[in-house]
Amino acid sequence: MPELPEVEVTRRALAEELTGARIEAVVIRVPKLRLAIPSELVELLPGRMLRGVGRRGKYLLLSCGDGWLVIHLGMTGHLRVLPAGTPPGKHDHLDLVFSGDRCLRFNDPRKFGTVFWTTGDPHAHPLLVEIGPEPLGGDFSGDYLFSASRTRTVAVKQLIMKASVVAGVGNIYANEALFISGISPSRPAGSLSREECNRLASTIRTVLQKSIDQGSTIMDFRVAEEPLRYHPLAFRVYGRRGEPCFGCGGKLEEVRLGNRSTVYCPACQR
DNA sequence: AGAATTACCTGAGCGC
DNA sequence: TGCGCTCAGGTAATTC
Repeated sequence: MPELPEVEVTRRALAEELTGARIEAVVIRVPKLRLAIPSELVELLPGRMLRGVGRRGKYLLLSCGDGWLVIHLGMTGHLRVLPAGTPPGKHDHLDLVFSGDRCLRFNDPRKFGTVFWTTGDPHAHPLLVEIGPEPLGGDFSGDYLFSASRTRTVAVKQLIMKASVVAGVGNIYANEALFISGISPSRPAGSLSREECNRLASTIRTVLQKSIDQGSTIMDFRVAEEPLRYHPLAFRVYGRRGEPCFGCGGKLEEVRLGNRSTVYCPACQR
């Protein structure tokens, strides 16, 4: 499942591979994602040059002439750059054919992804405008988290997964950051001390940054034919219910918060 | 306003 | 082998 680090690694690879290339054709095979792929892309995009690739949370922002193609990979979305003419497979919903006989192909089995076109400032688009600070940016800090959580009764894990509070923190990294911070995911957000908010914010930053750094070395999706899967041992708590805590050896437990699987160590996280 | 819930979708894993 | 079931989860929309 693409989390922020994969989206960032994808952004870098896309930028490196396709910046300056011209879109020659657009093929929409399956428009019916959760939000439909607009059919106008077929007329809108050809002839435009990809000027650069940005990111806001988990949204990829492809600067194309005077507008932006915005792509969200959802749960199972995946982008690959393939030689033009590569036969499409199952769930290959969208192709952007670029100059140099390259095809940017969007595949998404569960169709939770999103593709749309916007002109002007993409950050002002209704789907992006309410998003909170970037976790790796200067506006996200312990002080910010402290003030954003004061009146909140919801579990801290749900708070840090809320896009309007901080951008792009998904279930995996919420679990991991809370474990590393030693904070129980069920704690009411407003009960965290300033010191705990500092620790949590700082951990969110480092855990995401580390994953980006590692991903950058192994995720060469320009040649990869298959979506990269997480190594089962890559995480300290996520996916490890019932297994021993790496800190104390005790058994990791699972609760559901906001209908999301939450794994934690009852001894190490308070 | 904040919290809770639902909808969207298919592959994987399971019991039988 | 295959059927039916449950689970996984990001985000928008809806409801309370």
